[in-house]
Amino acid sequence: MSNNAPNIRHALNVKREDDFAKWYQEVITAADMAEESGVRGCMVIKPWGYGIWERIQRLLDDRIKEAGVQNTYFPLFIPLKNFEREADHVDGFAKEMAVVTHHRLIGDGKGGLIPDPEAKLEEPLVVRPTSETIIGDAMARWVQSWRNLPLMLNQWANVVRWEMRTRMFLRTSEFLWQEGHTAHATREEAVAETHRALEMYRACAEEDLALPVIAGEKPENERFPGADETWSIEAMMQDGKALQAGTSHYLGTSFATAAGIQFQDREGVQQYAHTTSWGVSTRMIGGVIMAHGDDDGLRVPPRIAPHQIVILPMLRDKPEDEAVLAYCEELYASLQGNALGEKMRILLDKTPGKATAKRWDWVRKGAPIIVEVGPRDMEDGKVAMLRRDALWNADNGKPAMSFVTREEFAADAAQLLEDIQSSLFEEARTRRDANITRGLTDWHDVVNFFRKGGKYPGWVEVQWSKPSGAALENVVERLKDEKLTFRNVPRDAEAAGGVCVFTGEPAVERILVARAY
RNA sequence: CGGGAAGUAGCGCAGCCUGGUAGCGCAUCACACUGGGGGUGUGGGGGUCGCAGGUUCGAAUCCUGUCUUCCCGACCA
Repeated sequence: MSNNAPNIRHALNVKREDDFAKWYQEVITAADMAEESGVRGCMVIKPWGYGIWERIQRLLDDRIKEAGVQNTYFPLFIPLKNFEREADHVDGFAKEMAVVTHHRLIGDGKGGLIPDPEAKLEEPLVVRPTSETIIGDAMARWVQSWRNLPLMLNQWANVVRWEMRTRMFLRTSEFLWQEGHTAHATREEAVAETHRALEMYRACAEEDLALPVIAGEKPENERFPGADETWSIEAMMQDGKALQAGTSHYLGTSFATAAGIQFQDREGVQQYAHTTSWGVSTRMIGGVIMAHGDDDGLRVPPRIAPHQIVILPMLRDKPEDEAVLAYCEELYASLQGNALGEKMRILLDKTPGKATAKRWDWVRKGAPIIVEVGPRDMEDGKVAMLRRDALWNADNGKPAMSFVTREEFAADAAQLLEDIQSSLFEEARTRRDANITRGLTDWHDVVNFFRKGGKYPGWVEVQWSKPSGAALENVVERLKDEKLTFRNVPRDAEAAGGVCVFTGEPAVERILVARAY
């Protein structure tokens, strides 16, 4: 920091480096994405936040359908009994389930309402924390023959998990997600589907959300309750912590056995199906905030931006307003082409208010391109343009406004959006790659690495011997003491060729260690 | 669920200890001035002080309970 560095007046009051958690909350408020609801752990998702979710839904839904998966809808309520059938599964979720026990209220005589004791449900209903068991029931009904397989279903839904500690978008009691559930005749097919879903998530995260991720397999202790294999995509946030942004599970035949998903194979023999499940949630939006946000608010990658270009006419209650508006309408009309493979999403923001004030609202919301048009721009046939991913002029500390002709802007807009999409991705990927440390060979080096400085130093990729059972628990405890977790064994990691940092035994693979959300 | 802190106008906060007309900044509204980029001035509007009890002549303030949020743990597909 030199003394003559220009003083930038940022649009937020909290900087990432000063208080990352507080900054995160302020982005959500300042970008008008969501707010607390008054119900424990539940949030109201406001139009800008929900618009981003709708974009993610749209893009991911296309990818899901492309794979031949069909959308369905299953009930919110699941009979409690369903959870008793798969022991590991219920162990994993029992502590965080919302349960419906009554179906009627009566007055308590003091002006309040209580559940009517007479209206107690014979069998309590659980508000779904995930739908394996109820979709499994349906699959058992729908599958008789190998000809019914594979059966590939998806649903977009809300689920409830009674989390102890919640944070908007990252961990809420109720959240929105999609859950894919598939049944296959063979292990090979089911494992292949598990990998297909994982790869779909990687592509969605990287191409749509501009969120670089590492796809890999979770170690045994991090597996989904009841799963044989759990795979994840892991993203690095700007504080160096990891965020699990999507998971894909190979469930083996245990869920099929519990639900009775059986089929006759070609030889007429009864077999249990091999099932998978995979999901991503509104948590991804938290990942977008923490990967792309800056000290001026959110920066939305163009592909998932509800509005990619916002046009702000500078209206002043003067006679020339009409002409400025007409000039903007013409600009709007000239921007009807495609960008990033879709029709461009343009907003001509005619809401009352000064354009300069509205500009900062859109900066905080993270609209990729903001265009301002005043009477003088109009006279010159130009527009004033701001790129949200390169907001400031480093020389004078002012917004890096560029003035281009209206035609030039219209001609370049699609390319600009593509540039912004890729520059956000590259920026995040460069930061992530610079913060993955490899080559630590001793546990004490790992400990010291994370202890130094107090700030989060990023991730460490180490070699390990992949212990299981009690030996793994021992390793996990050591990690926990340092507030560290295993993230995954990167799919694309180099082969191991050394010793395990935990046990000193010959290493069999490489695994990521990090602090996590 | 354990430890700590907090909840007062849309946002950020003061007032509470020592009970007595509910305040400040930003935002918002009106008017005027201004006009190449977060403008200035003047004047307004908006709060049953999270909720419910209690103490008191009187409660934002004291007491009890409760809900919600944040931080640290535990937990976490």
